[in-house]
Amino acid sequence: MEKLHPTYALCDVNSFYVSCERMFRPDLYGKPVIVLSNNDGCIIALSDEAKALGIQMATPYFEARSIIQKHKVICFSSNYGLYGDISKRFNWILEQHCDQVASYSVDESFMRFEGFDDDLTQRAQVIRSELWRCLSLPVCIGLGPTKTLAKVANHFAKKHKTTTHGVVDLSIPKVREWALKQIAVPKIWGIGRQLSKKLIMQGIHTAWDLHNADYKTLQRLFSVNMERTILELRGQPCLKFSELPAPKKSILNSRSFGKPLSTYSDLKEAVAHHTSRCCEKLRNQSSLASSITVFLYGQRKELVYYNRPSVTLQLPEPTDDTSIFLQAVEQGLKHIVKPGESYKKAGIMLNGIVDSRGYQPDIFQAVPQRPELMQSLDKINRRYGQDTVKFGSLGFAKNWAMRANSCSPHYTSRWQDILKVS
DNA sequence: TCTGGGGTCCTAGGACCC
DNA sequence: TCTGGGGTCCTAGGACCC
Repeated sequence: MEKLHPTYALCDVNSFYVSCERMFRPDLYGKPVIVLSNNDGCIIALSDEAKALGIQMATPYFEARSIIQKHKVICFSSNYGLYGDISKRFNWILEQHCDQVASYSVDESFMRFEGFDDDLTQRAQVIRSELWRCLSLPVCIGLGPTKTLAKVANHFAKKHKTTTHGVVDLSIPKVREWALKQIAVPKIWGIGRQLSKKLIMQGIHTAWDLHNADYKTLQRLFSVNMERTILELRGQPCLKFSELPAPKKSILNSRSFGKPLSTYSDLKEAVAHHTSRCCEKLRNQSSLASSITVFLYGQRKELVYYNRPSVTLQLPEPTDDTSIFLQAVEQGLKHIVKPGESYKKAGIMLNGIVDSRGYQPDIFQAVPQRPELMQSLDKINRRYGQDTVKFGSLGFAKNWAMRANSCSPHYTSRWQDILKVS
């Protein structure tokens, strides 16, 4: 195997949500801390101390409650506003150290080093210490000639944090072979549980086996994605690196309710809220949508079965006007709500998304659009906070609001929550 | 009793067209 | 009785990611 240039890096924040909470609460270092999902349902982030107690990722809160209480584990409801804000700052720092950054998720970003001839392992160490110094974020960095190999490298950097000092480079052939032999197929990026089962039936157990497999055969047996993964493991880049996030092709907003709901007015208020959020996202990316889906989740029956009614409404023309969608949603909801049924979750999805710039409306079908009104609405709400001005149908009862019993202050986005030093 | 939310891409199959 | 071949578009569903 030849030595390849480590063009890509994956930088991932350890226990991101917990690290964000600790940033403003240094007293939490060394203590077990967890962060819960929306509605305080599942555990979605754990500090090392919490992991050491045997608590596992994605466990429902109630299942871990006794161990949490026994060991005085500190719990937070999720504060996505805060995490999103820290995520931006994280990317700003990365941008200072490479030629391109592509944010992959809130807590991890790919970097590209085109034409960097210096020792990238050393550079990665500089990035780590700077993130710690400026944002007190602990990170691990994986380097490799492809994104998939950078992902594998990151996995090792995290697993052997102390011996690797949080940085692993898989462009070195011997290290690559050693690492790929230890990675079981389900751990490879893009290979989940279902595909793993089938690969194992083919006698492919490790990333090294997959690396050596015949990619044409596996392309036929699986899909082009499998072929790409194999080539990426061999050091041949097949995945795009894009700095600018592409506009979304579908926009979704949904929430479980804090308690089951059965009245039409409560459900209407909830879906109106989701509609409003979806339309904001739509206008934010300068798009129009031509169809909207309303869906509900009923109560679970007979352990597994969910009643999941939904309805999709086509508009005569794409729009980004919240009021047009609100009217459609109200019509649609009437068709799917059954009297006497109770529901635990509702959501809205927008589809048929097109770019609003350069869109030619149909002069015969024209839907009345009010771009100035929408622009003013967004401007006011961006400046003074979400829903400062809103449509009446969003209501005020908020019976659908989710549980969030232990949310931390909005340190970075609300004046009254700014940290005070006394 | 209590189990999140928001996306992407790919494929298969049906409808339809010439 | 005999019944082509190729293409496009749309949708549903599956698998994956964090």
